[in-house]
Amino acid sequence: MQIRELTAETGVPAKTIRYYESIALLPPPSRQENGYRDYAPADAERLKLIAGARRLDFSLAEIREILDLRDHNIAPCTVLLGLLQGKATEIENRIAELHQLKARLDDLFQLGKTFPTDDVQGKDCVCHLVTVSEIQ
Amino acid sequence: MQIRELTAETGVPAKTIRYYESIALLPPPSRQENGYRDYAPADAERLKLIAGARRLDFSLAEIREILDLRDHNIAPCTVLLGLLQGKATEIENRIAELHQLKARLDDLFQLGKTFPTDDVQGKDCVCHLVTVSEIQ
DNA sequence: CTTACACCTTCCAGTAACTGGAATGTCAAG
DNA sequence: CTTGACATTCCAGTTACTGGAAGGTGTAAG
Repeated sequence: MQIRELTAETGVPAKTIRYYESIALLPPPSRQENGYRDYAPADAERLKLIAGARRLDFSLAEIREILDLRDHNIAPCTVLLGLLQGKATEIENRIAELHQLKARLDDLFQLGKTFPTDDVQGKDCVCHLVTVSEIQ
Repeated sequence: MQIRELTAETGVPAKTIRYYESIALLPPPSRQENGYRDYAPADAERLKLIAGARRLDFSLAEIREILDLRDHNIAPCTVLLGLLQGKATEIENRIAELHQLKARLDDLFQLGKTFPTDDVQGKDCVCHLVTVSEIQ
């Protein structure tokens, strides 16, 4: 299986696949006579796990932990469940942060509209608001 | 005004202030006789605008645009209002994405709990779910 | 036979926004 | 005189790729 077939099967760009190999997330595949990479089905499985976990916003470091467990024949399920839960909490916090941020942006925008738009030094316009961040 | 006073006034670490100078976001300040940086009040104002905009999640590239306008005596307010609005939309989209992601994580977690936790190859456990990402 | 085109290879460099650390210098206090 | 908290510069590392150059391979058409 050549690299482009792996790309077709997983949606992961060839460049990224080589990168994963370079950081040892994927094992070096065997080579064809012409030197082209030749992947086994197991490589596709491994890459699919990586891609799936990436889609769930896991870092490569976290993914490496999971894979290391599997490589040592330890079932990573328990660990993975914990990671899923932790990640969900993380995302929740991030959402809350972004909600606050959006509220600030909206307030600033509304307030800024009422200000003159020709104040270069920004003492009396939205720039000033940004500067001092009056709105928390 | 020494760098630590600027840090105290703005909350921006000295390291970051020097970094901003190195990428020309801040002008090189004058120096004291001993070579220490000596900041003027205008530098503090500029840095406050940068820090405020960073808190609103603007990139340094966007901030640079705003500052460039100001440096050419063009009032950046109109542009800034547009940026505020654009950023609010961006954040909104990001929130929606994160909501979806969180739903996926929660579903995966619930489903994963019902699975055995000793399946090394992951054919029948949460790992497999992650692999194929059956849950969209 | 040559030429075009789509692949493949390697390696180097760049992105964003800092942060850590080393090596060294300065200043005030005890 | 030494300790400690500052300051300076410069180099390197972080994350997860991505772009591009320079070159090799395989297949099909003209």
